[in-house]
Amino acid sequence: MRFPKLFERLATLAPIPPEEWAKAEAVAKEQSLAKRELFLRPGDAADRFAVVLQGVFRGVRVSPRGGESIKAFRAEGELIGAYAEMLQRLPSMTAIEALEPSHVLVFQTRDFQQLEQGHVCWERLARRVAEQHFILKERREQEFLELSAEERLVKFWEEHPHLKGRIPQRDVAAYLGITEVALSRIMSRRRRRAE
Amino acid sequence: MRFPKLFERLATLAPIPPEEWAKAEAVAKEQSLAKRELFLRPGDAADRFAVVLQGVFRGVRVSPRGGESIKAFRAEGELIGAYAEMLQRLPSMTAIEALEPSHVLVFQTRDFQQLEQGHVCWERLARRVAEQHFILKERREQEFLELSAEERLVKFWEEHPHLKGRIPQRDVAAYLGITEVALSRIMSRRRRRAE
DNA sequence: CCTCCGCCTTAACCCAGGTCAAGCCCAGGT
DNA sequence: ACCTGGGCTTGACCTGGGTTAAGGCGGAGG
Repeated sequence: MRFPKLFERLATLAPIPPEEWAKAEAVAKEQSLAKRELFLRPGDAADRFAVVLQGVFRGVRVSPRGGESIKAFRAEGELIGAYAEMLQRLPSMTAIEALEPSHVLVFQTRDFQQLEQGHVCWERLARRVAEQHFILKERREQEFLELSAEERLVKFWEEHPHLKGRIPQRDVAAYLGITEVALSRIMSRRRRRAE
Repeated sequence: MRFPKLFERLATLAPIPPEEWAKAEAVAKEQSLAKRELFLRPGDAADRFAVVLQGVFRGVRVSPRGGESIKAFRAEGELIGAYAEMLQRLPSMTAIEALEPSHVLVFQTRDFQQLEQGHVCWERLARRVAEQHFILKERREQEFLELSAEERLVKFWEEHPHLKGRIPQRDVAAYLGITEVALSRIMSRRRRRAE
């Protein structure tokens, strides 16, 4: 077993027999990415996803009208991929970019579908993954509906302490739905209030 | 078969053998709700969900700090329930309220879990449902990140034309994340620009 | 018929955050 | 040591939307 920690983590979502896990490891390929390198670029077919073994990624949506907003950050143990587009069999509208030199374990969706045919555990896992993703997005919706930018910022750092120092401010701003400038102002306001 | 149209709709998400559908119909119970009646109130156990046969519902989140925001509207053929709380086995933080005299088909989550034990089609259906819900929430996230309130309004009516005339403005505002007053202003501005 | 109530609009004022434009600081490259 | 550029901050000014409060209006009940 090449990735025992990953296996353990997935097993908490759905029980996976070791022999099924062996099949998964057999089809997965490791990939290394340099800082700023893209795992997926907009327009690509959304036919692969990966688990982050090492590093941090940002999922960037480049809107038709130029601006870029950030859908999520993903670090060790988390999944990267254009999930919504994959489900809808659309080309990716998302860029997924390494913010550090990173290392991931890549699966082709075809291969994963093969696994699903072979054993129900994969169907169950896929369900859990969909449910967890849903919960995250709903939480975020909630935050946009009832919190100010400042409150969202505080919550962001509470929920992602492991990202501290690994992602540029401008990206945090783009994740919160505000500009770099507004974020800087909010931070200085808090600093002022703090002392 | 009591609900052939519903069966057909679900079958587009995942193939369901008719004998499994019969079991589902056997455990489901019909319920009627008056206008303003709650299908679920905050604090209730999230142990049931329903399909809307007739009517419209709003999912309201009452925040600790008093304000209420609207997570979704649901009309004929759609599911109502505190989905995220159900998945996390938390008490509901959401009120689900009929905006018209309505009629729904109720399932206990226990009963549904029974069905899952009996046949994989239900697991697959649950997965599809989770995925569809995810896609909706991600779309909404996108809208908060890159659209103004006015743009969100336009999109809302494009995507929910069947709700026209069935929901009060104030609820549309709460869904868009703005106040009744702001919504009114936006609408008059557009009217002015239009002529 | 009138009144009350729920729903919507309008107006006046305020504040958070956007935009544009300077600047600053620091790390890297020469 | 010098430039360069990327990332952050700051200031001046503008604007969308919040807040409060005052009507308008149509429908249900007296």
